[in-house]
Order: sequence, then structure tokens, then C-alpha cells
Amino acid sequence: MSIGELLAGREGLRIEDPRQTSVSVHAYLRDLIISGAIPPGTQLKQAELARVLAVSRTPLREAFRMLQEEGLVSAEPNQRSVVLGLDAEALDSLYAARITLESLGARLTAGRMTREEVRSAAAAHKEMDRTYRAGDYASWTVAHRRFHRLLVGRSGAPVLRTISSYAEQSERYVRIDQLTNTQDFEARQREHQAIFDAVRHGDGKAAVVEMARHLSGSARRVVEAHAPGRGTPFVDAALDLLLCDCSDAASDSG
Amino acid sequence: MSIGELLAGREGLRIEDPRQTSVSVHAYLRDLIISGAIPPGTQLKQAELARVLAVSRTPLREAFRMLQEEGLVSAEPNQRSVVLGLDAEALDSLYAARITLESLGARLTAGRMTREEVRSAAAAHKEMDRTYRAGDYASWTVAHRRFHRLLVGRSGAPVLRTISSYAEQSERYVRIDQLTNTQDFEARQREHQAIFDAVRHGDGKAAVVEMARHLSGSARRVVEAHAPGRGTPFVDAALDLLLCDCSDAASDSG
DNA sequence: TCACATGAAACTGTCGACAGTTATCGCGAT
DNA sequence: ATCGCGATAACTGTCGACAGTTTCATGTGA
Repeated sequence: MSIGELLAGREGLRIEDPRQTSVSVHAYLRDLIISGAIPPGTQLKQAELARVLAVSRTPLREAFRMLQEEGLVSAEPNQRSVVLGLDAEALDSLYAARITLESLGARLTAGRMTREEVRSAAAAHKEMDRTYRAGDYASWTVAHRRFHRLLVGRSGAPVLRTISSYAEQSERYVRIDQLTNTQDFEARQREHQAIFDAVRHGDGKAAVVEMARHLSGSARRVVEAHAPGRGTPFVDAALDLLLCDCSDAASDSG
Repeated sequence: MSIGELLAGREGLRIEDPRQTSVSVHAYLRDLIISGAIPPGTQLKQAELARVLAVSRTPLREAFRMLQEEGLVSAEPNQRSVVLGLDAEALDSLYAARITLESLGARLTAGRMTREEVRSAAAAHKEMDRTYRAGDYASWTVAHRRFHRLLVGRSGAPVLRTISSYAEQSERYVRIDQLTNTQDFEARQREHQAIFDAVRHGDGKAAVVEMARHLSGSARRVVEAHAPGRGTPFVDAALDLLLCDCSDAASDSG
């Protein structure tokens, strides 16, 4: 599938800041890749894309560089760029890292949310409920992102960047149909609530437990959907690490 | 200090792959920034740099984009790029994340190193000793990097990328004079040995403990050097998280 | 029918130039 | 002396074009 056809019906690029076309292009392509609209394996030909987006190849190439640095696009010299995907192992390890960092983030944030942040997180949580019931998954995603972001808000800039990057990467593999089961949705909303309560009330330990539980659930469903029966050894190890396997039931098998 | 003067005496850019000037430029500048040769605050003027490096501005700008994505260089539209530095808080949180990820990495790698990797790590450890005694800190850094890399080698691609990035970022703030005290050096070599032993023998729990201890020591020294008396709350929280503060001596103070 | 060479077409990487924006310096007013 | 203001210089962002590389189709031989 050519990139031209993929973008055919879609609304074109909107250049936010005419002083920097390349960042708009970057944001545009990044969104399309992360949302899954441009699936892994798609070839991105510079000339074609430049024509479709009505920009020259210079800013387009700069956007490519940024996407490459994020690991979203291949970077072989003199070869077409290709949208990259994650295999099961990469997905597993990505989630393992996300769980550790986001749990750490929740712990750092526990008891340190401002009144305003608490209000905003509560609003996001409510918004998630509303948009889900309305079937507006695009808006749900936005609210969900904001909610998670607020719960790790005191992590410090470098960590926040990584967390966001990981979260977006894994979003690509969360299939919408995993949300459509109302029962599962309710359960996940309760998980969100549990994390929120722990962080808000300053219970760092509980925040870690709830965050790890929540994310590992996602991880298992996502990996199971893409590689049935594989299991999630990386995620499991991360959980052991975080959830204090103080017992000597050592789980390291050569 | 202009970038032209900074690079004056230094040996110029060596273009590895003439098919992609931009990646050579990126690697070149990245090294200079990470090694501290180009300090934070330095202004990078495109025309001047392009002249000094004898490349056109197009590949140079693409290299800039990559550096920006890594957080090494500023990205204000229509403004000169500036080499960015980390403040104490960012440094603290960077180390906290590095500790969690690298400990997780050590745990994932524990008992899974190949014979070849064990041999290689042992060689790197010996090399660190040799280069230190010879005062060849550049080579020491290379060996040190390789050693750490091998001990987290089974982490999965995405996590490895982040770990490397964090490690390099923090390297900028490790001052050489912290190494010149022989007694400290011996102690750190013992720490390295302890991590190595734990990972090699498949003791994941010990690997985490030793790795966390080792890195947190570095973190404290580095932060203390740059912000005396500040302490390392982020790192401390990460340690609590990793080292099983199962006791209810909760350390979350609103 | 298949493997392989060959040339054309398509694509990537780089360059110099132009347009628009920001910084700088000098001048005048307060 | 200090602040504001304008003209000029310096710099960034984008573009179209050229050179080098890869890909693909076509034809040739076994």
C-alpha cells in the first residue's frame, strides 16, 4: 500500500507554525504512525510524500530524522524509509520498561500532586467514562493519556519524556476492540481509580502496586493478542522486581 | 565561546560513510557534546559549523534534528541551536530512571549471559583496570561502557536504547577527577565485580542490589559535585522501590 | 523455465541560493 | 547615562536542482 493512497481520503497536513514546516510534518506523521493509520511495513517515499503534503523534501527529511531517532521509522542509507513495528519480544520489553518507569513515576508523584492536578486528573477520569460510553475512542485516548501523564507528573523532565515515548509506542498495539467489552472497561476504570487514590493520598507503595498491576494487565492482553501463548517474561520479571519478591522464591531460571 | 574556536585545534570530522554525511556529523557532534568538549550553553551556528566541518547545511541540519530529539540541543524556531545541560533535578531524575532500568536489565540478564559475553565482560573489567592505571581515561570510558552494556544485554532492544541514552547523558556529568582517587577506584572496581558475579551466576536479586548500589553511588557523587547539599530524593525513591522497602517505614512526606 | 546480466527509471543524499526572521549596532531622545 | 527605535547584518528555514545509488524490468543464455 502506497503512502499516497493511504493519505488520499484523509485531511491534509495543517502547518501550525509556518516558520517550521518540519515540526508540523513530524507531528503529523508521528500521529498517523502511532494511531496505526500508517501500519508497520509501509514505505515512505520522499518525493511522493512531499507532493502529497505539499512541502519540499528538506523539511520532510528532517521530520524523518526525528522519527528515526524515536525508532518509528527505519534508517538505512540510500534506502526507502519503512515504518517499523515491534515484535513480541520488543513489545514485552517495552512494557517491562514502561511499568518500571511509570511505577517509579507514580511513587515520586504520590502525595505531591497539586490541588489543580488532582482536579484535572479527576476530570480526565470522568472524561474517559463519558467518551467510552459515547464510543468516541479518539477522545478517550486523549483523556487516557492525560490521566496517566498527571499521575506521573513529578517524575522530572527526562523521565517524563521517556515515559511518554513508551506510552505512545505501546498505544500502537492496543487494539480498540480490547476496549469494547464493557465489563473489561469497568474493571480498568476501577484500576485507574485505585492508582489515582493511592497517588492522591500519598501512599507511594500502593501507587506502585496499582500502577504495576494496571499496566501489566494491558501488557498481557496486548502481547497475547499479537503472539498467543508466548507469555510475558520481561513484564513478569519487572513485576517481581517492583512488587518486592522478598520471599526467597527466586524466579531466575538459567 | 564560538564553536569554530572550540573545534579549532581538534581533528576534523571523519566521514565514515560518504553515502550519509549526516549520520557522521551526528555521531561527531554527539561525541563532542557527551564528552564535554562542547559544554552546555555553546551556540551552534549552522553556517559556521558547516564551514568548519566542510559539509553543506542540509546534512548538518539533519544531524541537529537528531540531537534535538535526544535532548542534547535546543529546538527553538528561527533561533540558534544551543547545547543543553541538565540541572540538578534533571540529573537526579535521570539517574533514578537509569537505576531502575539498568537494575531491571541486570535482572533480565542474570543467568542468561552466553559464554562469549562472560568472557567479553571479564576482558572489559580487566581493561578498565589497565587503562585506569595507565591514565588513559578515554579508553577507560569505552571499556566501562562496554562492561555495563554487557551486564544488561538481555533487556530487549527498546530498553537497551534508552539505557544507552541515559548512560551517555549522565556520562557528561561524571568529572574525571572523581576517578583519580585510587581508593575510590578500587572500591568501584569491586562494585563492578559484584554486579558481574551476580549476573553471571544467575542471582537476579543480588544483581539488582549491586547494580542499584553501584549506580546510586555514582549518582550521589555527581549530584553532590554539581549541587552541593541538595541530596538525591529521586534516586533515593528509586532505591526504596527496588530494594524492597517491605517494612512500613514509609518515606513519602507530602 | 529459470538464472543472470544490463540498462533505464526511480529514489536518496547533498548542494547552493533565496526568502523570511532574528539579532546587533548605532543614533537620537529623555 | 539609559532607554527606545530603526536600519543593517547575520542567521534560520525552505526550495529546486544535480549527482550518486538502488531497484526494477527487459532481454539473453543455459
